[in-house]
Amino acid sequence: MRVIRWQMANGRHDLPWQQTRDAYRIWLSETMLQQTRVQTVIPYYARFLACFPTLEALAEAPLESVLELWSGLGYYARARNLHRCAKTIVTERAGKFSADPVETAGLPGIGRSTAAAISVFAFGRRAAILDGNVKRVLARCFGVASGDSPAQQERSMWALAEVLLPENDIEAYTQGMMDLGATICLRSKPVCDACPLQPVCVACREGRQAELPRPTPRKALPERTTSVLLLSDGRRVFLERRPPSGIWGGLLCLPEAISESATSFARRQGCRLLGTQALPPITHAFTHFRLTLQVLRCDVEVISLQARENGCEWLPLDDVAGAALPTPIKKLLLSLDR
DNA sequence: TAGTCGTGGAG
DNA sequence: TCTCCAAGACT
Repeated sequence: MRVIRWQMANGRHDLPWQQTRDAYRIWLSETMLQQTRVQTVIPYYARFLACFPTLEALAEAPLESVLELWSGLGYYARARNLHRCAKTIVTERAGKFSADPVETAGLPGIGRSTAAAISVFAFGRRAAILDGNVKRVLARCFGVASGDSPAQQERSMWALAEVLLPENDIEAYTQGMMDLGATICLRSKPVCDACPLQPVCVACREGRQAELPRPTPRKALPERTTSVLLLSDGRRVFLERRPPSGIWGGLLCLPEAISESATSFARRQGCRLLGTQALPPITHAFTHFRLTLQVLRCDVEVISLQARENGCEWLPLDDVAGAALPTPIKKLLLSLDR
């Protein structure tokens, strides 16, 4: 097969999660790589494995430690699901991943494609993945009807992915389809001259690379604004745990000041307010909205240190770098003038 | 079915 | 500076 030969000769072989059959490592890499670029994942993957080298180590860890290692990587539900999944496998499946993708899919954070990738790379099972790379390759190579609904296209491509599976060398084939999408069949300016599928590719033959796959129409990004308080005594900063679902779920964050005054809030936390200063607003772009954070810095004197209740804590400023904070908040706190 | 969920690199 | 979107899953 063209893809297999091409992968063996020209594909990627030295990514940190290759050259192993350890299902734990493969699962971790696949999870980190969801909607995330390889170059972004590499340092996170290394740090994570150094801290949690085995499934058991992950299952026994507090969620907080997992979120600390995930801080900055985004899509934090992945970290919560990863942790939940590790516990589930240890308690209900004797600490082992199944080789069968049907059994693996449905575990927290593991969908059809991720389950298939684990089965292929850890167990050599024949199973079809369908990630962004494979979708782009299939859409172009077979000219998947751009007139169909997105759901119909999805069904078509899953069917194609299943039918195309080779009898042998499933690992090289699967890796090859991803490598093609990542290095040859690029979204813009694909390198068709270097592609092993060029002789059979519909898009290349008809010059339709630019229209396949069809980009999904997007709406204008909504704007949101919120105000937060930065209480600090010069040594520590006051943080609140965000609810488990929703944006930045489970992370620590600056408390939102909805209607309460800074003076009142500070007093409720056992502080005396010494002075306030409005910091320059922070703008942060998410996939589906744009956020403006208005930060009111509050210099306080801590009168009585309240017991940690409902997820609140005073974080030493020296510990900011390793804390489970969203990126814009971490950057703000690291840049703070004490 | 259509939103929701992060971040940073590329163009 | 701005748009686009990447090794998807969940609700």
